[in-house]
Amino acid sequence: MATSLSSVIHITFLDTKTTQRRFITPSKSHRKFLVNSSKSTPDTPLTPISDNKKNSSLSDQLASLANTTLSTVPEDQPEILSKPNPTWVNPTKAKRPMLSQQKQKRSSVSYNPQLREFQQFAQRLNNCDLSNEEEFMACLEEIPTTSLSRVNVLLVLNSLRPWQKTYKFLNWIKSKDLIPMETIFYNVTMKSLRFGRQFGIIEELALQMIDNGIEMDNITYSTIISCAKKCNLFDKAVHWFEKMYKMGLMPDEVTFSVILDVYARLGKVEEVVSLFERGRATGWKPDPITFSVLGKMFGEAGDYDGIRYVLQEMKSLGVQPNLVVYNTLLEAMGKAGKPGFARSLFEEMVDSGIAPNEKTLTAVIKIYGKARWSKDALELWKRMKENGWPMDFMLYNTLLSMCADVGLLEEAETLFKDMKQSEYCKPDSWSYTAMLNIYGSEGDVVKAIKLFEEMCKLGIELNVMGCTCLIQCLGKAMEINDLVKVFNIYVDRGVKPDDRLCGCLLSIVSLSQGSKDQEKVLGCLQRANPKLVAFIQLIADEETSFETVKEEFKSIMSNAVVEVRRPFCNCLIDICRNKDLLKRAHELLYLGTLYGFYPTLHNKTQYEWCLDVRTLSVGAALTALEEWMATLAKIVKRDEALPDLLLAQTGTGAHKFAHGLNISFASHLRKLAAPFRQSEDKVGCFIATKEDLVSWVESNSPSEFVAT
DNA sequence: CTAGGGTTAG
Repeated sequence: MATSLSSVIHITFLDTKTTQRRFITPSKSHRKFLVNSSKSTPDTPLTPISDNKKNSSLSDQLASLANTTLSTVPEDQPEILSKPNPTWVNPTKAKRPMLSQQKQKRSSVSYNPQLREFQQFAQRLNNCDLSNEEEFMACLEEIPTTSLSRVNVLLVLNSLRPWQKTYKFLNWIKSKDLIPMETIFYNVTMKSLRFGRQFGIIEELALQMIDNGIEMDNITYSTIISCAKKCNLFDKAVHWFEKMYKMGLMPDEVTFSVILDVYARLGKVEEVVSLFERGRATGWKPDPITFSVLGKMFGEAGDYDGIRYVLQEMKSLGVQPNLVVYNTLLEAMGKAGKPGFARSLFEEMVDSGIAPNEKTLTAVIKIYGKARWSKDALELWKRMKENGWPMDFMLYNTLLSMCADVGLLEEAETLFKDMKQSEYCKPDSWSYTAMLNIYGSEGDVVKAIKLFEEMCKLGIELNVMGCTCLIQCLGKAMEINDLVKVFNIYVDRGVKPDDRLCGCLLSIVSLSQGSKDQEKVLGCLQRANPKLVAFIQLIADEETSFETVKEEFKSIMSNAVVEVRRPFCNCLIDICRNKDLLKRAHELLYLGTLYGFYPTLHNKTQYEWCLDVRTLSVGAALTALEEWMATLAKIVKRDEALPDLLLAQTGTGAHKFAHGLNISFASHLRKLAAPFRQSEDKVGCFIATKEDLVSWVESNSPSEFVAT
């Protein structure tokens, strides 16, 4: 009797509710995924923090599962669902298997030397011009029909490419009716079609098989499903998986891992884990490929607990990770932001005797670069050279990007020179972008411009990130005429400015306050994001009401990607302060806080309140300080509770944007005559006691700087 | 690509 997928999934969820799960359950990671899965995009609606709801609840996720897989309860309902109370499942009862323990065996096809005749025939067909239909058909008629057998047909089907030829040959065999059609003929043809991403034709063939009573086996289904996946037709993939159960066929481990990957790519972590655990509960021992699928999924979700779950499961089942599994898990560790665990996993891999390949090293170098671990990155680089570990183009570029991330100027220049001299790893737009990034952050205008000219001369593709690096470099050096020139070349060449580039221009607008240059930069910004320029004009007009500002602010920020929202807000505050529009600056800080751009600005414990301005621009930090002092003054005056210690943190200025923040902050503290003093053992930390604060309030009239 | 599944860049 057929087991439907619907019932299988249903049972799985009942299991999780009614029985102890016997196998390690990453329920924590589920929850974490639900939080992480609400990745913000430019489309993310902007909601004030107070009524910020969870983007995706568990029931929402389960609802989608119900809609996709529970909707089709078949006529032959398994007994468990026909019982009056189907919500109870006896945990000790043997579980209904949901996948076959045995991988489908292939029929052995022996390729004998007597097949030379057909090899030559296939060769001739392959030499035919694809666009010349008649030539191909004429060639087909020359087939040596006397010795036509299934083995010969298979040989030809396997040798033909591209897919059009395989497909034509299958149809021809079928139409000639010389030999009974077999499953394997379809399977081989489908594989060829999958290379050409021809899902439509594959589906047509599948329906044909059903019509003609040709058995579809696990190889057929896994090919269909993986083709749908390759074509991003995930609904089709799920459809054929369900169909398989309905047809009474149990998936084997290959088909099962394919469908797990389908759900994983849809971000349906719950479903993947449920299917996986259900399979595990019926005695299935997953292989490394399945673990690789799970590892990638948890990496995409940034779910460290999930990755650890994969490692634990492998260990407890005695499955030794292979090279691909390690590569996937290392990549996943990077995405989950765990450089330390990535490092130990990498060492574990090398210790276990598996030699890293290009992908391994690319993943690890990238992680070290992003974590700014220059020591580890350099050490690994040295080991790569000593051990003669393989290098490829992507690894070269990743090393360059790493140099940009950790600030290794000379190493990058050597590497770049090596690439230019190499035969197969010539620098491309990625390599040039990395170099622009380095010169940009070094502030080396001359070298950056020289590189840009070289790119133009060599016809290297220009991209928006390179543009941003150049603009940042020229902006910091206040080379505004060159900046405008470079910007226009990029845009004229079809590069579309993105939010980061706009943020970069916006910060230069704030830096060029009061000079003629500001108009020039605004001109660039006008071309990139006219709404942003209109907003600057709006807030600069003192007549504009707060309500109008709020509305436009919301619209601007909703249209911007999440990563730039705080920088945008910082720059806008700076612009206002430069124009002496203090009230507006406070309004913008208020709005930024309201929409959650400054979640860590205030940290309170019973003993200590801390104002952390480390991610704020100078203007925003000063505005936040004023706001805080006014609030504290109010609290003192109202005689409300205060902690013993008050802290303000600006950081050390090690971050490239935070230069001078602590100096400006200290000077503003003096201007306000605020009672904070620089901490002796912590740079960038300002301290005041409750007593300091109270006596300061009593001897001052702080209302004079309270802007709102 | 010798009938099916997994891994590399802001």
